[in-house]
Amino acid sequence: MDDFSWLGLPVEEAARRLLGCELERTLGPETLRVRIVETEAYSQDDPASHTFSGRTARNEAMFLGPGHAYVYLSYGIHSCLNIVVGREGVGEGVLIRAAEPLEGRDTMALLRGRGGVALTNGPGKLGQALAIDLGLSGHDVALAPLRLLRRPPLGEERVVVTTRIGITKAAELPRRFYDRDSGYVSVRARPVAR
DNA sequence: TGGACGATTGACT
DNA sequence: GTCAATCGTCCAA
Repeated sequence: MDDFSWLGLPVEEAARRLLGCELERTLGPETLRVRIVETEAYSQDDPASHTFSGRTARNEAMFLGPGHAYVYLSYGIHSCLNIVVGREGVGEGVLIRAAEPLEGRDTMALLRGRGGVALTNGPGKLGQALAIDLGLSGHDVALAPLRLLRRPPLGEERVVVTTRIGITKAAELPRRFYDRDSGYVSVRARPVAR
C-alpha cells in the first residue's frame, strides 16, 4: 500500500511531485499504465478552479481529501482526471494533463482510435485512452481499477513551470508543470518570464 | 425550467 | 489559422 500523505502538501508542490508518478488502470484482464508528464494546480481560492464558488454536486469529490479522483466532463465530450490533494474539506486538486504510455499501448490506441503521441498528450485524450468516465469521480486512487503509483520526484532542472492552458480566469498564474524531457507534453511554450 | 458556458479536440481552410 | 461538436452543471427567472 502506497503512502499518500505527501498528497496533503500544498497543491503546487503536490502538482510537481505528481510528475513522474504512474497511473495504473485495470479493465477486466487488461492493465494500462502511464507515467504522468504534465500537471496543473487548482486551489479553492483560484477563480479558475471548479471549487472557487464552493461545494456543489459536481465538485463534491474535490472535497473528499487527498488521494481521491475528481473527474469532470469538458465541453460535454471529454472526461478529464484530477488527483485531489491538500486538506480534506478544502477543494484542491491537480489536473493530469498528459502522460506517457508504459503498458497496454495497443488497448489505448483502440480506445483512442489513433496512435503516436496523440494517444495521451492532452487531458481529454488521456481520459479516453484510460477509459476514464464520470463514474470514477470520488474513487480512491490507492485502489483498483485506477491506482496512483508513487515514484521519486523529478529533478528540479527537468520541471518546466508555465501558465495554465485553456482557461480565461487567473490565466497569468504559473501553475502548470511539465517534464521537459517528455515528448508527450500537450503544449510546449509560455515559459514564465524570468 | 431554460439557456449559457466550458480546466478540449479534431476536422477543415 | 478557424470552428463545430456535445452535454452536465449552474444560475437566473
